[in-house]
Parts: sequence; C-alpha cells; structure tokens
Amino acid sequence: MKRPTIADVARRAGVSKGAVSYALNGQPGVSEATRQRILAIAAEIGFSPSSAARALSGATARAIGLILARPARTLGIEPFFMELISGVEAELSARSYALTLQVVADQDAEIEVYRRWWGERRVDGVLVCDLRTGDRRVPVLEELGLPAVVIGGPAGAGGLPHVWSDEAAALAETVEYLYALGHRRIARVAGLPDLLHTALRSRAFTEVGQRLGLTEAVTVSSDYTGEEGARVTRRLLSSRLRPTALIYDNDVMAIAGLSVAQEMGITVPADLSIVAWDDSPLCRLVHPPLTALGRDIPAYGGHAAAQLLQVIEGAEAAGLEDEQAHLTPRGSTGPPPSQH
Amino acid sequence: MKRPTIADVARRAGVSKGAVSYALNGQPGVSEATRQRILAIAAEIGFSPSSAARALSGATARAIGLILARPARTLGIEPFFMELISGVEAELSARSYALTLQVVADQDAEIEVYRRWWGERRVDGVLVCDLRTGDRRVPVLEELGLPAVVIGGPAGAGGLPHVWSDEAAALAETVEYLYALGHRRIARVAGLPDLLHTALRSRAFTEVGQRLGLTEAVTVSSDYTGEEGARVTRRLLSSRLRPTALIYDNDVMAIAGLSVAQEMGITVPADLSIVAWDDSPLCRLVHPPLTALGRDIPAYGGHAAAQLLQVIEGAEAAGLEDEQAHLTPRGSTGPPPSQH
DNA sequence: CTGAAAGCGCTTACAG
DNA sequence: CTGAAAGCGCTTACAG
Repeated sequence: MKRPTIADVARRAGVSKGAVSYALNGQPGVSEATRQRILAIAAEIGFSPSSAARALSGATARAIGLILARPARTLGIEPFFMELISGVEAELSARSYALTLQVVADQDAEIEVYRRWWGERRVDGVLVCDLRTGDRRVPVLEELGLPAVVIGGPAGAGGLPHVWSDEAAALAETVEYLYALGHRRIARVAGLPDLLHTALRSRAFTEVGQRLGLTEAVTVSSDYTGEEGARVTRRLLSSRLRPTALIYDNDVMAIAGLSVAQEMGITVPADLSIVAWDDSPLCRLVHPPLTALGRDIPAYGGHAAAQLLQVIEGAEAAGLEDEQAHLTPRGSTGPPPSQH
Repeated sequence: MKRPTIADVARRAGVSKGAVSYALNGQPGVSEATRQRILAIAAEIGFSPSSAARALSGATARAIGLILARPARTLGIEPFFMELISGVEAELSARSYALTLQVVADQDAEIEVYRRWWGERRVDGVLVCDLRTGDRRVPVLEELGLPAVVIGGPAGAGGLPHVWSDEAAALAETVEYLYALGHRRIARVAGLPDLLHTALRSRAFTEVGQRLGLTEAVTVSSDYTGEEGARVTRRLLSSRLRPTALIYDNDVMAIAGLSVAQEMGITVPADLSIVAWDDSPLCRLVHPPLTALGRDIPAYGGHAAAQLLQVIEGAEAAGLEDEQAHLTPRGSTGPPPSQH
C-alpha cells in the first residue's frame, strides 16, 4: 500500500502542491472553500505529511527528547519517571509532538546523545532531568543552542528555563509536623548525594533542625534502592539513641525501612514514625500505609513540556514554580514513644 | 552555531557529497584512504547526518515506536514497562535507532497513532504490547504493512512475528509447587480480564487445578492496581473456607494482598502463602519477602527489539520463544496450616 | 487567491 | 574509484 503524498492530494483537488500545504497548515493563501475541499480529500485518502520532508523543509521535527541516565533497575522501580513521562506525553500529544526517549548509562553518554540529536536534527528540544551539582550538560546544551527546559531547581539550571518545586519548604513543614507530634530525634535517609535536589533537601533539613534545636538531625546518604534503604535503616535503628522518626527521599526506601522496622520488632508508628517523599500508590499498599509528601507529578511533567514547546516556538520561557509538595498523614506517623 | 552538513564535509575533504555519503555509510565507491580522511573530517567538525534528510531519501527513519495504552496510574506503579523499555533501548541504541514513545488512552487512539505514524513515516516499525483477545490492532498493522513485532503470545498475533514466554507452563509449575507443600485450596487474583495473557493464565490455572483435583481453584478478576488487589483479597480471605494460598498476576497486587492479610491478623506464610507474578525489587522490599515468578524483562524487551530490527531490514522473523519464568521461593510461602 | 520553482540535506543510480 | 545529477516530499518566497 503506497502512502499518499501531497502531490496525490493536489492532483485530486486540482490545485498545486503549494495550495495543499497552505490549506493543511492553516496559512493564508487559499480560499476557505478550497481549504475545506483539500482537507476533505486529505482525510479521505488518509494523508499525513511526511515528518521527514517537513523537518527537512526547515519546519520543526515535531519531536522532543528525554534522556534518562539512571540504572534500569532504579528506573523501573520508581513510579516517578513513568508518571512524569505520562504527563509529558499528555501535553505533547495534544500538540501532536512525539517523544523520543533514550536510556543511557551516564552523563557522558547523555551529552553524546544530545550532540548527535542536535546534529541529526532529530528533536526540536529536550527535557533535562536529575540535575546535579556542577551539571556538565547545562553548558553543552547552551553551547549547542538546543532548546532545553530543566526539570528541577531553583538553582543549577544556568541560563536554561526550568520548572521546579520548593522542596526546602516542603521538607521544613514535614519536620515541623514531626516536631509538633513530639519528635526530637529525626533522621533523614537521602537519595543519591550528587543530585542537586538531594543537596537542597539536605541543607534545608540541617537548617530546620538547627532552627528547632534538633541537634541530632542527621542525613544519611543512600541511592534510592530498597536494598540501600534497608541497610541504612538497620544501621540507624541499631544505634543506642535511635531516631523516633525517619524521613525517606523516596517511596521505595521508605517501604524497605518499614520492613526493617517490622523485622526488628519495632512497631510503626508507636515506636517509630516514617514519612516517605514521592507519594505514590506504593505508599498506600503497605501496612500501615505511609504518611507521604507528594504532588502531582504528571502535571509537573506537563508543565515542563509546555515550557519547552514555548521555547521551541520562539517565546520567552521564564521557568515556572510548580505547586509545593503536601503532606498526607496516614498510619505511619504518630507521637514518639514516651520516655521512661 | 550552524550545523555542519554533508556539503561542508565534502568541501573540506575536496570530494563530492556522494563520496562523503558512501564513506559514511560504509558503501563501496571510495578508496580506503579517502574514507578515512572523510571520516576524520566528519568527526572533527562534529557532523551527524540529518535524520530527516536521510529518511526522506528513502533510507529508514531509524526510529521505532512503542505505544502504551494503559492509564498513567497503572503504568507508573508497575516496574514491568520501564524494565521492558530499558531492554528495548539497550538493543536500539547499540544500533543507533531511536525509540518514539506514546502513551494513549485506549486501543482506538493507539490505532489512530499507528496510522498517523505510518503516514508521517515517523517510525520504521512498532512494538505491540498488551495483546487482547480479538485484538483490533493486529489487522490494522497488517493492512498498513507497518513492520511490527508483538510482545506476547503464543496465540493472537495473527501473521505478525511475536516474542513470548510459556506462561501456562510457569503457572502450572507454581501450582504444583504449592500442591507439593500441601495446599489444596488455591486461588488466583488475575489481571485485566481482556488481556490475552490473562486468559491464557486462567485457562492454564483451571487445567492444572483439574489435573491435581483441586476443585476450588478459583480465578478472580482484578485490574493490577493495589486497591483492587486488596479488595479482592479481603473478599477471598473472608470466605468460610478461605484459600491457603494466593497467586497474584502482578507484584503490586501481591503486596496489597500481603497488607490485607496483616490487617486481618492472618500470618504469612503460616496461615496463608502468597506468590507474586512479575518478580521485581518490590517483592524483596516487604516483610516477609514475596515468593515470586519472574524472568528477565529487559532481555525480553531486547529480544523483541532485535526481532523488529530484523523485520525492518527485510529479514524473515519467525518470532521467538523466550525463557520461561522461574519461581524464586522467599518467605511468603510454606506449608498450609494443619487442619484441626 | 493561485501556480511554478527553488531549496532543505541527504542517497543512489548513472556516466565517466 | 569519483563527479554530476536526479529525486525523496514537503515549505515558502516570488510572480502572476
């Protein structure tokens, strides 16, 4: 089955290819009657303009790129990325842009793919995730002039527009909530230490701890996996003056932490309170369900995509502060055990 | 920064554009010395051939498509798809193909996207997931002649090549294992009933139940979400002669089921054994860790991608039977409680 | 409002 | 082994 081209439509309609192009793209240059007739014929013979020909004629590729540079193992287990992607998709498909996805091993590979995509003109722009301290991707993207929007911030995005959420404030509120419940020994199990948002959260945690006079507000680094989350939890709960509350940087580690508590005979929430960041259906799956800090991740992805499309279409995009994560108290938090 | 074209390379090398093209694509028509010189210059000025120009010249788009037609909610929570995607990616990027991903609401939307992609020549082929009974996508893809490989089977793929795993055998082995432990009342919490592999598993479950004389081998339908998994489990465990073993069609429902047992004061595995299909890190996160039926999903995705690339390159692809899922016994299974 | 033509950046027969 | 040229299917000034 041969695919119809613009020439087929033009022949059937008895007009020039140019006229068909104008009609299809909503440009002036054809009468309304002609436009309708051309559109009807195009629909009838199932014509879609070749994306390659369009891209080659200086129009855009109508595709944006997203690269994930995390081990497959971590990627699969965290609902975050899939939720982000579906939000991005919703925005893109409404404007009939495609999403080109690539999973790579590290930042070097990621940078290489950006260079290749730019050379190939394969995408019109990219969404950048997992900002790191001193991120090497940002200057490369700026140098290439490849439109890009950073997901994360507020700092570290260089001159690139970014979409972010005030994680420091959300963390502070969480600590204050635990403090109000009576907790004085609060520890935090953090994600990968070289991610910028981990650093931001750690600083915020230290600050609020000092403000409230919690001398033992410790942050312990981890890597988002259940294994590490469990290991760190075991260590924290084995110390002589163990924490009465734990805040985890993702849902997976929090669930692993809950299992460790159960395995050690520590009752949640009577003996230990647990808070998960990244609220997700996983948090409601376990018993007790986890108190969690969450926000609308698909919407976040959608906003980032919308910003990127603005940049691609030549508009100024100043970036956007998204909603702050809010705490949903469930069964895993309560007052600390009374001191005897 | 202007992107270098093949003409820039040709000028610098002092040859024609055709010669550059031959050199780049490893075609005969240039001397080895010239080829090396051209390659060096291309690398030096950072040239990558425009994917649009390539695609337009009759070469391929060097991209394949994957459409996921499940609600975002379900997508995010199951590690399966992200693992599949990373396996697909690994195979594709080794051959420098791109992956175009789209998330849609239903099969109608999916079919529409296939038609559009075909018309736009945006992808060279597609990977088809979540085969259903009487799948409407298969005849459309066959009619279009868009190269496609189905992930799943063994039946229902029509004339399309497919990659599959013998789920019936894996399920039978699992039931036999539980039988050997002493279980006689075994129930199964199934996934979405209109997915073909759910039907295959259900039939296999009934068959092995009959063969072993388990008159109460019930399958209850669900939808893969934790909510539904919990609800169904509550109902099953509330019946007068409740099952002593439950087999779940995914990890998420199994974890929800475990929580329900805990909430009802039913001890796992002393009072109830639980088996999860789709082994994933989630299964090792809970307490007790779940006995699970699993296999290498990234490899599965990689095999499907490899088959598709074969089809695209014009080779016959007969399809492929992948490894059978194997049972990893962990803490959630044991002998049934003794009858008093 | 419409038609004829150039051009995007490649690939690939076709002559030399 | 190499060069000149046509063609892929669009978009977009440029004349009429």
